[in-house]
Amino acid sequence: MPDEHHPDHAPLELENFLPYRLSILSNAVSQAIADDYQRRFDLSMTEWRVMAVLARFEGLSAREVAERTLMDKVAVSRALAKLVETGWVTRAIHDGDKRRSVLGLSEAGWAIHEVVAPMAREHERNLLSKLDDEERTWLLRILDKLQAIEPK
Amino acid sequence: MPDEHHPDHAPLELENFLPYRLSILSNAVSQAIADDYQRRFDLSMTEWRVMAVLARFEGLSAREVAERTLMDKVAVSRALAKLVETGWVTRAIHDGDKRRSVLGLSEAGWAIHEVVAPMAREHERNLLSKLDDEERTWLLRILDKLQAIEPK
DNA sequence: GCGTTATAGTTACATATGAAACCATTTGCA
DNA sequence: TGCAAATGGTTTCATATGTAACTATAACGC
Repeated sequence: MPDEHHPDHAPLELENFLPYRLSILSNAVSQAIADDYQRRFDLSMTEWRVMAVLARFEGLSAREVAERTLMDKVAVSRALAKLVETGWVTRAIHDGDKRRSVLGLSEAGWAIHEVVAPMAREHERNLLSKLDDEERTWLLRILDKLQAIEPK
Repeated sequence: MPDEHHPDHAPLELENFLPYRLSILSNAVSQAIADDYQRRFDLSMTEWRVMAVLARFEGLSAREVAERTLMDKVAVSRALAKLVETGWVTRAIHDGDKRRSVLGLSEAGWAIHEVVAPMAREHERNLLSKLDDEERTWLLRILDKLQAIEPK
């Protein structure tokens, strides 16, 4: 427990309030990356995330994409509509279940992926380069612990 | 540098991609808090942030609120419109500069603050309780370092 | 088999958000 | 002074996002 004990009703110091700090940092980082591929490919963050999971898992359904990206199904549906439209994602109908779609990256989609994935990694590398080895280790460990809980 | 070196073009593993993890964690945390005061007071996150800085700094102008919350001035303008409307924030005109407003919490605003600030702190405490002392120390240190850079 | 319930996905609507245009006032400077 | 440029703040418009309703298909219980 912290030494200096603020009374609970005292004004909150946003700049020292953990949720706020996380939010600012996270937005800055994600936005910096998104700006990059948005400008170059007119690709939104949700769209990119959909492409990223389809690159790893060929043939997912829309619901499975939603699960893997933690986005809701409406967001996925919209992202897919646009991605299929632009021809970066292919969509077929599952044999044996006509409700399900079977999704994957097209040739063109893979080409985009080949550009964007390295960009994203580069941003991550750049961020991690601000930390030393010890700090990197702790950060991952701390994230593991915090995330083990939150997604109740 | 990590041992296992993924080729840059390999599919991104979202669940191990730092910016994505930050974003998921941050959203989960902020949303949990916001849900709380949203439900009880119909107060949005931006509105609460405005109230929080006004609790600390009496008499700020809208622009200064925007600076302190890192929100853009349109968002602040809208939040203020609602907060003044509901009577939780007072707005006067600066003497000597009729463009500036002079903002502060009203009695009612302070009363809300007295309820919400402890709620927020409680959430933060709860989050930090998942970590031990050593981890907490590292976390703060790491956030300091990462934030020193990003807000270019 | 057949009606009920559940599931995959889309559409509609209402609200939130951001960028740019806009007013009013103030500042800088010839 | 007086006029161009800057600043505080609001409004407008276009886009994004979330919730709920809806369509089509499939699964379940009898």
